[in-house]
Parts: sequence; structure tokens; C-alpha cells
Amino acid sequence: MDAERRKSLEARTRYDPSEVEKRILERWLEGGYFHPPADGTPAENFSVAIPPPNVTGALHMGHALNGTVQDALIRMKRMEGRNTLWMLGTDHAGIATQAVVERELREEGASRHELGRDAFVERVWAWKERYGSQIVEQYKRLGASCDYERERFTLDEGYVRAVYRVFAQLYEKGLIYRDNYMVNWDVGSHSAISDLEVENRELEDVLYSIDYPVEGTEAVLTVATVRPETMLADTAVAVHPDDERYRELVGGHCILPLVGRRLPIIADERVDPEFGTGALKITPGHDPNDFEIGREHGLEEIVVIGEDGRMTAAAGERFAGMHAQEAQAAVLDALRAEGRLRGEEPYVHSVPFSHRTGERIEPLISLQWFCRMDELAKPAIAAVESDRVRIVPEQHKRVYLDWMGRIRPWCISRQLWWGHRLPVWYGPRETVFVAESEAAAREAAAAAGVDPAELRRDEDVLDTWFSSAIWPFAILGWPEEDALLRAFYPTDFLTTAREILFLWVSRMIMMGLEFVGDVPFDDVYVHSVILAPSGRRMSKSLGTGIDPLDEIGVHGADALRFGLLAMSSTELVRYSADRVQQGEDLANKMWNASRLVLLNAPEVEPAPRAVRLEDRWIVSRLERAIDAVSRSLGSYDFAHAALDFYGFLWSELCDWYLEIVKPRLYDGEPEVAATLLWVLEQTLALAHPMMPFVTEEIYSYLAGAAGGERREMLVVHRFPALDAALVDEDAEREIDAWIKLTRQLRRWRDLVGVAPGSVLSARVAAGEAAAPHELVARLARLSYDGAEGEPLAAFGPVEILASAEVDAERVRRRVQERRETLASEIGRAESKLANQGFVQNAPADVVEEERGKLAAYRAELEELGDH
RNA sequence: GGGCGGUUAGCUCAGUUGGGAGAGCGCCUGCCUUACAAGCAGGAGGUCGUCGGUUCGAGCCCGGCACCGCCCACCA
Repeated sequence: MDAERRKSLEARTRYDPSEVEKRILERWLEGGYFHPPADGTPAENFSVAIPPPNVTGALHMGHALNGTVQDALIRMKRMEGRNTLWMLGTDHAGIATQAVVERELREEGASRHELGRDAFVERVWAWKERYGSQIVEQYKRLGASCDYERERFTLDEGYVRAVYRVFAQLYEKGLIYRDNYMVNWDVGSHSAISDLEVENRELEDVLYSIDYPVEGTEAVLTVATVRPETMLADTAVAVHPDDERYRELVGGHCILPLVGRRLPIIADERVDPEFGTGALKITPGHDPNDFEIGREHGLEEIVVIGEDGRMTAAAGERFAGMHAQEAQAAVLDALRAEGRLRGEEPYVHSVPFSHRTGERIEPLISLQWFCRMDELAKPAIAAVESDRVRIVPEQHKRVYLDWMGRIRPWCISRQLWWGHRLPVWYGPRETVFVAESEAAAREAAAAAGVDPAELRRDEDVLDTWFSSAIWPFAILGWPEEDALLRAFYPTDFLTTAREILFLWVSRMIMMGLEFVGDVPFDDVYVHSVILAPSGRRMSKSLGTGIDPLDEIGVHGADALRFGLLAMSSTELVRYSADRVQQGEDLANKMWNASRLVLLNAPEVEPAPRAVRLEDRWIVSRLERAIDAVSRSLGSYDFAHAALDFYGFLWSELCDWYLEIVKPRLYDGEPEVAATLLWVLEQTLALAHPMMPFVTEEIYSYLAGAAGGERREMLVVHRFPALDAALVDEDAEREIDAWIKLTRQLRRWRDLVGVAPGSVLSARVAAGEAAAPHELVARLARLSYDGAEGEPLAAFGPVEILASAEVDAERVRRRVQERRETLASEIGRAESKLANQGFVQNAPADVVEEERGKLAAYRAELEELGDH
């Protein structure tokens, strides 16, 4: 290390991430470490496709955790020498992005309709160019080692072609079709949405009972509903086939109040005879359940609520044009006036809302495009059943299989402008042409005898998740360029939050199998959900969000990464600022421990030159840490990886080993310097996947100290692997005993009130090796010189002698306390050993251990008796 | 209505195959010891949600219950 570097290291007594991170990141990017060649095979290589964040997005805690988890594994694999690719990109996020730009327009007093489709889409692109890459820059700040030179976007040219190819092929297979079917209508985005974009909320409503007179009698059928306005679209009343009360009425009719329509009374098993009166009004146009019943019974489908949320002409003159809400009040008034409203009671039930816009879903019959999933699902089910795709933790496997087993058609068309416009063209006489491009559609039309000039393209765009479903192979160049695909598909794992297991993960598996013929990834790791410290969901609107970039600014990226890994042990986890602080402290600890070594070690080649017991001990403990951390990382157990590393670094390396070897280090002993440098290098490499910045920064000094060989950066340093030959159980046992003894001595000193700085007179019992106890003496501040005097206390072979430093009275009290403790321990052990059941049934070694303890207690008590 | 996860120190969480309860933070006592005072040494603090069972022995295994949370579900 040159004098200037040395001076800077001396001066930097505290690790300052803000100064370091930018500089280190630059060097990684310039070095091209994240941009692998498209060589090798998927089996040799290691690859991951990032779950693409929305272009509109800013990095939130979920991204930060997800990114950290991926980066930790990816960095480890890269260090293991694998050709490693982490593909990065963003999602156009249909509704979300369109909503942002629409809001901007509204603020200017304009609207997308005034602008027109082409101008609007252009505007969204402009917005995307301006703000779209901010999240990518934010991933860099986290230290994510993505291939920033291969960034993709779900609407870039090649990607769009891939989407159209997939659509066209599924259409040709008959899996994509157009149908008039009940959909979830999102009044907010004025579009259909899929089942998975609906969230059910518990809501307090009113359940109204309405009398429907039975035709030709005085009787009435009372039905119950929370949406009386939909009665205008009723086309039947249903009862359970076994319901004795109504058996006679089935086949007859009742009269719909206000409207006068004759409603057939039908029998259907889906009616619960226990609920209300057991009679159910059937509204096929506005209720999913009724829709199905209606289709089976061939009932008329009347639509009284339109896509704008207002009542249609079919609702009748009195109500047409009203908002559904107003219509409800009007219908209730009218029913009251006719004496048909029998009752109302408060009623709590779950109601569908749009996940995106938060508006209440209006179930409507609408002409939409659907994708049949059952056939695609079969191989995707098999892939997970056989663990070809492994889902971790395992409990999610069954959830996936359950859901896939009863998968329903997917509504894939959206009435938006921002997205992949359907590659569907309509000609005259209801001709439909699906093609990968407009040119191809024209050709097809011409071939079918349709004038291409008459073609009109479908207005709708595809569900965002339709394009995300092909992410893992589309970003690798499918279908046109296959170099990346051949080298990196299937990818190795996917990390995700549980909530998108169905929305995204399942669909990627289906599409990968269908179009590439292999699953998109081997493992799916479902990571924790980070809650606010209060235990509530982290959300901007609730004000409970914590911005990861703020945390990076205050504590550093390594600290945040460590904190996130350490806290992410279970499914739901509260954000722990303490864990992030712990990470910051750890970075600083590593920094200062490294300063101690680097500023004092002579220039020697790092090597485990374990010349003394304590050296063998730390080398052995390091090997165990290497084993534990790499195992934990390999099995997606990040909390243990982080905390086990912390324990090794802080307690074993810093608190004990560094303290033990300081004198040798200051003396310039080459062997201990070599060992220390080696341990440091291994330790930095071990921590690097979790805390890349601080380790890389320290390594830049170490590489200097270690001589010219180490020109490469730590990011591509060999990841440590367990070397079983360096594990030394004897050394571990021995040093652990010294540590225990030292702690006993310190504790005793404290309890009897010995001043911290004072050195106590002591001696080692005859026949005991003095060497280890020299070390203990230093750590516990004892002196064996001039060992005269009365022994006051004994700890194993070490006896403390009476001196002016020790208050004899407090020692006596302490001894008395110890006697009492021992007596009770002896009692406990004796009664346990007197229990025949224990002695006979417990394993021999457990019994033996207990006997050993008892003997030791008795011996200690006896010894105390002397003083 | 089904399924899943959780309940351990004041707080946030660990506890591998059942053999005397752990960490970080906070708290108390004492130390500016030439890597780090955002540090060091020591300490206090827990009937492991509850009831029952299996066992010589249960935080851990089995069953019931309570509370918290999540996911799925077409009972109006």
C-alpha cells in the first residue's frame, strides 16, 4: 500500500457509504462485470430475469427486498465462476401508466379523447422517455448487478413482435377466442379486467327483501338482494329443487314489480334454501352466478347498467340515464310506493373492487377476447408437481396446484390505449383476421377475397400480464434472436411476492412450456412481505411507506441490504429499522477490523498459516461460517445467512480473535499477518453477495497490501468454499474453553467489584500448562508474577490470590452466593438421576452428561468449602 | 365457507433431529484499553397464547380452543 492510500485509510475511522458507493458502482460498470457474453449452456450458466418493475414506478421496499435477494444469489454465483446474466427491464403497465398520463392531461384541462389515440400514445411514450428509467437508476443504487446494457421494455419493437407471435399462435390453436361473456367491468378505467385484478372487500350493505307476486295466485315470492336496481334486469326466480315450500310453484311464473315482466320460476341446485326465504332472483346480465344459471336455463340476458355505470334504456324510462346509485334509491322509492318492499337489514358481505382504480366492479356482459387456460395449465401443473419447477417455501406449491386445477378462461382484452393493441383486424361480413403484423393481415384478407382497404383493427389492447407472461424468453430474444436464449434459458430462479403467484408466475410457466418447450425457471422463491413497523401494509396512500432510497441515503445500501435479508425470515415481516442499523454497524465493524489488520500487517502473501491454537481456531470458525452462510444462501434462507455472518464477524473474529492476536500483529509477526490477511480476504468474499459496496472498498486496500496478483475486483473474486481440512475440532474445543474461562474471570471481577483497570495477582495450579493461561491472563487482566498470597477463588486451573485490589468481604458474599447456586444445581441433578425412568430411557450420553455435571458441581462446592 | 402463516425477553425476531431458553435493539453497572464510544466488559429481564394428550423428559410431537394476519371462494 502506498503512503497516500495508507494515510487515507488511517484517516477514515468510520465507514462512510455515501462517499464510497457511487465510486464503486462506476468501477463495476466500467469493468463490464455485469455484461456476460452469450456463451455456454443454460446448465453451465446462471441467469435470472428480473420481475420487471412498472415504468411508472419508483423503487419501494418490495423492490428493494426482491432486488437484494436476487443480487445476493447472483453475486454468489458470479463469484463461483458461472457466466452470470441478470436481465433487467421495465413493464409498460397498461392501466397504471395510462392513468398517470391521463391525470397529467386533466391537470392541463385536456383529456385523452380530445387528444385522440395516436397523439395520446405518443404522449405516453414521451412521458416514458422522460421518467421511465428512474427506477433503473434506483436499482443501481441498491447495488443490483443487473446487465444494464441489455435493458428491455415490454413495448420495445422486438418484444411487441413476440407478443403478436404468441397471440396469433394461440388463436390458431383455438385457445384465444372472442365471446360475449360476463366480465369484471372496472368503471374507473372503463375497461374489463381479469378475475385476478379484482379484490374483494368486506362491506356493510343493506339487504332488501322484495315481494314478487306469483302469477295467478295471491301468494308472493320474497327475494333478497343488496342491489335492488338490478331487479330491472331480472329474468327468472330460482328455488332449490328439493325445497318443499316451492315445489308446486316451479314451472310457474311470477310478475316482476315495477316492470311487469313474467319471470319463470325455475329450480337450480345453486340456490341455498337456508338463505333468506330460499328464493333467488336471477339477473343474468349483472351477476356472475346468475349469468351461469341463466345460460344453463336459456334465460334472456337483459342489460340495464351500461359500461358508463348509468342505467340503459332497457331499465325503462323512469330510470334510464341515472347512475346506478341514484337508480337504487329510485327503485326503492318505487317499490315502497307499490308496497313491495318487505324489509331491509344491515348486511356485511364481500364486494369486488378494482385492484387498480379502487372502483367497485360492475359485473357486465361484454364482447371481449379470452384465452382458454385448461389446456395450457396441464403441463404447467405437471412441471410443479414433479418439482421441475420448485416452489420455495413448499406450502405455496399446493396453493399453486389448487388454483391451477380450477383455472378459468382469462379475459385478455382491455379497453385502453396504452399497451399492445390486439393484432386483430375485422373485415366486412364479420370476417376476422389475426396476424402478426398489419401487412400479414392484409395479405390474409386478400387471400380470403376481402379488400384490405376495408380492414378495421380492433381497438383494444392486451392485458399487461399477457405480455409479462412471456417475459423470461421474450427478453432473451425469442423468437428472432436465439443466442441469449440458447445460453440462458431456462433461467435459474425467480423471486416474487406471493400475491403474483397466479397473476404472473403461473402464466410464465404455461407460456414458457408452450412456446419454448421448457419451463422459464427452475426455482420460484416466494419472499416475505415487508409491513410497516406498525404491522400495517406499507403504502404511500396510508403514509406508511418507507422509502428505500431514504434508507440508503442515511445508512448506506449495504446496511439496507443486510437489514432486509436479516428481517426476511417469515412470510410477513415488520420493517425493522434496528436491523438496518445493525447492518450499518456491521459495515463499520468490518471496515475498522480491516483497518486494524491492513494498517498493522507487514506485506505478506495471505495464507492460513495457523501456527498457534488460536489461529487454527479462527480458521476453523471461518470455515464453519463459510459453510453456514453459503448453505443458507443456497437454500434461500437469507435471514440466517446475514445473521450467521454477523455472529462470526463480530463475536468470533472481532471480539475474540483480533483481541487475542493484537500483540503478535503489532510485533509484526509474519505468520499471524498472513493468517489475518487470508481470513480477511475470505471474509470479505463471503460477505460480498450481501454487502457488496463496503467489501469491495476494503478489498481495494487489501489487494494493494496483498501484492500485485490481485488486480481484479472482489465482485469476481472466487467465492469461498468449505475446506474441511481446515476445520479443527480440537482447536475449537480448546479455545472455547479459554473463552469460557476468560468470561468467568471477568464476571467474577465485576461481581466482586474489582476496578476495571487493575491487574489481579493469580497463579496457575501446579501441573497445568502455563501457555494458554498467559493468554487468559491478558484478556482477564491477571498477573502470574510474584504469585504469593492466599487463594481467594479458583476457576479451573487459575487461582486468584488475595491482594489489595480485592475486597475480601465482597468475595465472601460472592462465595456464599455461589454455594447456594451450586447446592440447588446439585439438588436438581440428583433428583434427575434418581429418576429411574430417566436413567433407563434417556440415551446413555445424555445421562452421562448429567452425571458429569453433578460431579463437577460437587467438586466445585467442595473446593469452595476450603475458603 | 375453505386453505395457509403467526402467537417465545419491554420491542423486532431466531430456536436444526424432543435432553437445563437465544440474538439485535432498549434498560442497568463500569470503562475514552493506541480498529471501531454508532465501541468495549459485565448484568437484569421469559409460567415459550391457552387447555388437554404422548413421553423419564415438550418451546419443539398430537388434539381442542382463543386471538392476529394473509390467500382463495358465484350464498343473493
